[in-house]
Amino acid sequence: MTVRTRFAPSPTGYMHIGGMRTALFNWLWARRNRGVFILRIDDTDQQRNMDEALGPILQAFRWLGLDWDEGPEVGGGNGPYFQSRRRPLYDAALQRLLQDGHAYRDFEPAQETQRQREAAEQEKRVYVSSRESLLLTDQQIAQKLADNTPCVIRLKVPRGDTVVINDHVRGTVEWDCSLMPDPVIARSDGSPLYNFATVVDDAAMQITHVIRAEEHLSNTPIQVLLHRALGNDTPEWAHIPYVAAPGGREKISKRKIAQYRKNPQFKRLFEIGDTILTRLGFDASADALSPVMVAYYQQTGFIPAGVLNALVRLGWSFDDQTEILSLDEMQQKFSLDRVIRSPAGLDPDKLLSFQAHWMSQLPAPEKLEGCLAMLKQAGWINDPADPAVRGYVQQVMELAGDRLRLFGDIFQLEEFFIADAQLSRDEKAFEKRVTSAPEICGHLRQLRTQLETIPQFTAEPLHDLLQQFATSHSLRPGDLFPALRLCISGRAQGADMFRTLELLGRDRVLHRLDLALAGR
RNA sequence: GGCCCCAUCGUCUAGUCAGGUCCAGGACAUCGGAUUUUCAUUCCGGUAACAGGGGUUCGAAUCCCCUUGGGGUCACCA
Repeated sequence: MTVRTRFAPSPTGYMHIGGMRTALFNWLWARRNRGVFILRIDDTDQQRNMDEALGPILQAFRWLGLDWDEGPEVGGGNGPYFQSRRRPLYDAALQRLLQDGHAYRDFEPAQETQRQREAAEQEKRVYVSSRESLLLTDQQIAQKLADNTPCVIRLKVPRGDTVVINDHVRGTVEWDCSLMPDPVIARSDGSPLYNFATVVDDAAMQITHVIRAEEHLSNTPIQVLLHRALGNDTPEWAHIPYVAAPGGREKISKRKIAQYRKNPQFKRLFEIGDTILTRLGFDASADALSPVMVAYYQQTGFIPAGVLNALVRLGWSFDDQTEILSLDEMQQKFSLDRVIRSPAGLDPDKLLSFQAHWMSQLPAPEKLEGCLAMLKQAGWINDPADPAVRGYVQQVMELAGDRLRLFGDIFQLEEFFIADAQLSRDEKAFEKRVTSAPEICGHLRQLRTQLETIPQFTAEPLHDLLQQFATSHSLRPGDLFPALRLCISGRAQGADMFRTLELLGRDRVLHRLDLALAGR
């Protein structure tokens, strides 16, 4: 039997990192089994602008390279793939349930139900539905319907039963039906509720494996009951642990972003976002661009392989050694029975380390395009197609080497892109090594005249010149070099200084030296 | 509170189903050292965990029970 999995987001306008991990596991399981992966949009509650709400979700999938076999834009034989357009299917299923006596119209006012629920809670007794509407005769029901008395439709839970599932990750889990209230499956306006629509769709789309986060575990007995009532085969279940916030066990949530900013482990990502996103002209404080959302990683210049690698290792491992996995390797190695049961905190440090690894594996041309796009967006370059610009950026990139973990890291090399006078400066270090070191300043002035006349302004001769200069003036390189670097780049350390000088070129170097020695 | 789930280094995890080869392995982070004018990289090395208590057993991280702790969920949301 063909494996068919689905990911069913509700279109909220952003793609949650935890949801992405769930989607990845679904995708992986389908691919691993040469099955089908379906994207279905769970928009049973009323919709606003669908393009705006769905766009970021599809974009996240595309960015990470996860395709879908059926769903929005690609269609498929089990459409439509928007629940808002599947109403006739739900209506029909509802009629069957009503006719078979598996569901009933509940005319009890919501306040009354609420009252009973609270009363039960106060008396510390299990609340189950009163089912008073079940006592109504057909004639009374007809009358109420004719009077337009509002009613919801509830599933009639078989109270003597037990629901047992064999979950791929949790093993056997069971629930006693006598403890369950009858769940509402359709609102008083006739529209279906999540639990119901999901079951109808999962059956219609022949989903074989429902892989979702653990928070849905408590929905499972209702869905199993619904499948039974509808006469469906129940799919197999795999409730994977949810993704927790760094260092904790709490489900990562967009509502807690303010608190995450203070989280010592999470802070790093926020700081990266603050500098890079601001440079790009985004509002770095926007929820949609926080590290809780996939868009953050795309916009700051993470590469898909790094993010994917970090996500797949959250709650899953192949063995006791394998850490680095390409999407291709994941496809071959993923299995549900190696998914762990306890929640896994997103680990920013490890994510960054995966990121660094995959960046180092990225072919130079792709790396260049990534940096070019960043620089263009920030307005640091004008024409990314200009061969001279490309050549220059290429050299800066090579000089940066593995300091470049994200494309956004290119902004740390601002000395190559920012006008001399606008360069920011590490004032503390500058003060210590230049301003309050008059003899070094004197040396730098002498050095300046030599730099002015050196025939070839390239790394090799510059290296020789500087070494010689240091020796002949009995200066320690450790005193001279950082001072020089501070003058030309604003910082005391960085990539190879001689190459930096060469790339900057004589004019800029001299000009910056002048500015620095003049006190600004 | 009811129901359900979970519990190994700071973090992500291997080992748990089929008890011994585990005085617990790997990775990230961290600390030391080597290389590097600096920073980064790379390479070596170190610190660091079975929540607690009872059983069962010749033997328990692994099986059972209890306690504690953490979490999820309890809508005419998804």
